[in-house]
Amino acid sequence: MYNTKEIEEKWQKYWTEHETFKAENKSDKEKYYILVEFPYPSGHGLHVGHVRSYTALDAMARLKRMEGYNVLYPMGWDAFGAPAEQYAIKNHIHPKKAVEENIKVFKGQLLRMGYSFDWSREFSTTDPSYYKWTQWQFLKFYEQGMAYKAEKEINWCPNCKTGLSNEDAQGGVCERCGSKTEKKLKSQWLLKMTKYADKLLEGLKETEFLDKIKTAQINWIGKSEGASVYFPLEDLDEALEVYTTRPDTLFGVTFMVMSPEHKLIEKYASKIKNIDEVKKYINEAKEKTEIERTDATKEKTGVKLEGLKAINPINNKKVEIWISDYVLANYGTGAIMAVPAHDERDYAFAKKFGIKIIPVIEQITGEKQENETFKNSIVAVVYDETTNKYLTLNWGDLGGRLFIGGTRQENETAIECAKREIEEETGYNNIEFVKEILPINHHYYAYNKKTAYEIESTGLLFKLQDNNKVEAKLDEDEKDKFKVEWVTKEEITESVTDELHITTFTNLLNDNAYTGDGKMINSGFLNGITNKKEAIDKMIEYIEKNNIGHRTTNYRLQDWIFSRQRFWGEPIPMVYCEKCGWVPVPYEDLPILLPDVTAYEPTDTGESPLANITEWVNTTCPHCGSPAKRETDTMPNWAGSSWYWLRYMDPKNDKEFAAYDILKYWGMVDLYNGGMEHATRHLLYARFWHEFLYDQGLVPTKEPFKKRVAHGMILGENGEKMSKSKGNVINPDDMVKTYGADALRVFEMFIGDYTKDASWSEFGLKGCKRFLDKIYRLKDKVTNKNGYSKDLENIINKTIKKVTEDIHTMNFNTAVSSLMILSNEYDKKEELTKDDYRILLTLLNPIAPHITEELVSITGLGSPICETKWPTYDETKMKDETVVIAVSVNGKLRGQMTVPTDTDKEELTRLAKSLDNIKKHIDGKEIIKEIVVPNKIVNIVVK
RNA sequence: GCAGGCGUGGCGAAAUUGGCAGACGCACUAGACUUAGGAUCUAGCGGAGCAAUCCAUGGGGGUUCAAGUCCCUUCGCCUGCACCA
Repeated sequence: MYNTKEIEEKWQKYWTEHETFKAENKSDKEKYYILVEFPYPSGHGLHVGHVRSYTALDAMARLKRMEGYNVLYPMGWDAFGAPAEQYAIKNHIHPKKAVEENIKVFKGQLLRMGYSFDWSREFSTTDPSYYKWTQWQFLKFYEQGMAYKAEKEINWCPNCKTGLSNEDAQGGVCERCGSKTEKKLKSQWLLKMTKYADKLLEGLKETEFLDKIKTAQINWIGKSEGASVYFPLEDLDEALEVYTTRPDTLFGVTFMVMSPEHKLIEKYASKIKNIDEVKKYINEAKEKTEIERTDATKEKTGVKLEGLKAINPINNKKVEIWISDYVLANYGTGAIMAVPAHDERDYAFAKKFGIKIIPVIEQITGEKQENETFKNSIVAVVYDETTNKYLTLNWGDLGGRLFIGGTRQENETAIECAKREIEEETGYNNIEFVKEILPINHHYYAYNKKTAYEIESTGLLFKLQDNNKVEAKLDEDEKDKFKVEWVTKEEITESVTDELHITTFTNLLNDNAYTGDGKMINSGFLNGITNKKEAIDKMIEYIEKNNIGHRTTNYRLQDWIFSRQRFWGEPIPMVYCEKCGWVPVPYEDLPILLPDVTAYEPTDTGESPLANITEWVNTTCPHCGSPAKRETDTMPNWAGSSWYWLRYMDPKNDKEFAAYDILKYWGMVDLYNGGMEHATRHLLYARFWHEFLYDQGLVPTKEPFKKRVAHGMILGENGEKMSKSKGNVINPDDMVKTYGADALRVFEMFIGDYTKDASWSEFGLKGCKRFLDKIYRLKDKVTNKNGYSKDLENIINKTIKKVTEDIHTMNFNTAVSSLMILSNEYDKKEELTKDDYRILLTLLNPIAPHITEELVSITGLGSPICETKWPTYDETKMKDETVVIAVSVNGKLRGQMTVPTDTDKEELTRLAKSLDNIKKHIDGKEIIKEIVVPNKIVNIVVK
């Protein structure tokens, strides 16, 4: 019928020759900057996933241009990184060559898809004219003290033989190769990203990122507010500093834990009596991989430091010190105060090693009342192993099912009290104590005694030994009031309603630390406070006044480890001189080019391959002129992508990375699309980089991106991620060959919700090709007439509205579907006007640009769509003359009627009641209510 | 464990935001045209029933004249973070 290849090539040539998509740096038009993450030009070529996001934003770009915006939709290459390096090593060529080849392939594929990129702005991060400015910006960081070299425990990938940032080693796994990472002490360049933690949080407010992206960033930054507290070491002129978010629990500290890497261990090794045991533990911890160490489900391990004690500055009590790998060296101070009663991890640790647990917060049940009388009491749960049941008292109307409760008498322990009460009320006397849980603060009103009580209730669990019983000793007022019943756990959950009793039961079964709010006890001046924030503030005030600590904020975010021990990256422009130390390369000497060699291998010493290239390494000190050595580490992959959107604005500038007035014209990226996998890495780095440049007055906006959206993945036909090994990879080139670029574009837009994953389906693609064929055939129905066909006016206007809105909101699937509906309408007709046809082609043009232009051209419908305006719709033409009203009785659909639009309520009711099927359902019944929603529904409620 | 999301035919999905569930497409079935069909056209297509009707948006409960949509609860799946003190 038609040759897609010919048509596509024809129009691609047309666009290139006419510079249709060239963005102007000066324009009267309003600007709109659309950015899609630039690809890493791998040897595998374009992925159908690329096609999805590029097509989506291409549709947006084309629409915006037709709406009269000066649209910047650029494309380039993020080409530094390991794969090119590996490939080059294997084939003994320079990675530059490999990159050039791959870019050629990639670009060819993109061109064949007909994307409206402004190719005049293309660049690669590996171009010296680009990375010159990446290096330049690094020097700015250095100048401001934002880049520093430090000996640091870093994530080391033994396979890639390079250090990694925390973001690249999430979960203790190397992002690139999947190997488990190790910790290695190495001297590294770092960027002080922590200094921007608050700005990165604050800046989010100025953006319109998807909520899940914002949340991911917020979590990654991990801001927490709390206090630093100093615990003096006994008999030493030293204090152990800890960070806590719960200074309100300071009175509940029963031990301290240091991470195995803590410096004080080494320092006071001579004081530690069991230092051999301690060292053994430290070595074991070191041996473990990051994954093993941070597995939250594993059992706690640790060693007590004998001979070293800390003093709780709040009450001067001596506290034992342990080391354990559940405390992380790189968060807070690498040491914690442990409050087992109110922290899950400390609780587990204390339980395992038999450390004392002091409760300082009581869970509160019941409502506080006026004039309460205080008493101590117990709730005792007795468990019978043989029947798997629990002992309860069924009080019937007097309080329902309860466990055994009672008031503690003077000089009576909780256990004694419980045993006494159990025997008195049920007669069982051979029971074994199992455990006691943290006390609960309970409030209730006793109607029989007309008294309000506040009680401190201790929950206890006992095990029934045998069924021996003595006679119960009941008070007069208790006789015949309750029945003793053994019931299952399920019955308890259903029938015990008393808040204290059911809470006690749950807590006994769960056996957890209590981390919630409650009433402060055992806490000196904090006693009685029931508000957590108040308790925290009061404690911080106290410790600050007494110089034992201060308010602090902590972040999970760490400084950005910026060194990579690799060849194929931007050289870090620093020189080391024996006399002057680290000296920055002067700006005028940039770029520091990578040497033109083809032989380099990662070294086993952990040094960059560049270290072996002596003629490159040896240089002179820019400061004193003595012999000096270049930094051989290179920048991470993320460096080049941390400012590329700025370069697109002014890509040929050789005086500065981009002229300020041009940056000002383009401003923020209006719409930025990329994968969800970059929500915490690239996006964080890029924002950090940009915010830094803003603070240096080098860019005009605080935040780089206004709106960030994320596309879903295209999965294989089997629903799994496409991969070579699974054999489910779809090559876009093959699809373009068989079905044409337009069909592929339409299908990827139609496949489903743009933000969600979708499985590939070649059948689906065929369907879209059929849709385009149908549109092609429609050309034979076009007459010489102008204007819309009268009977199509309504649907045409509706479709214009729908498609316009759907593309703007990125609901491409429904945009395509509404165009299918429109073309189905056209198909029913014998003839179409020129305008009927042209509007369909125009609306489809952003998604299928080639065939629509071709049809406009061969049907003689005027100038190319890309040179015309986006259509508007006429609301008044969209009104239907008649509307179908659903009629239901008691909410069940019983009939339909077609009435003139905006028929009033009375008329609708009257008409509804006259329908045969409605009569049938309402006759002889009382009408209770008539609900009428004009143009929608009539519902008659009868009895 | 915490946070977020999702759950609708055989499949991909729609549903004007509380108002006729399943638009549109795929697959499938029957038929027409055809030398042929991976082309095109016509009809059908959630389940049960001859039908009237009934049942159906993971399960259970609730609010409402009316629930895929709101609330509670439960199960399942996915994603992110995960011993962050």
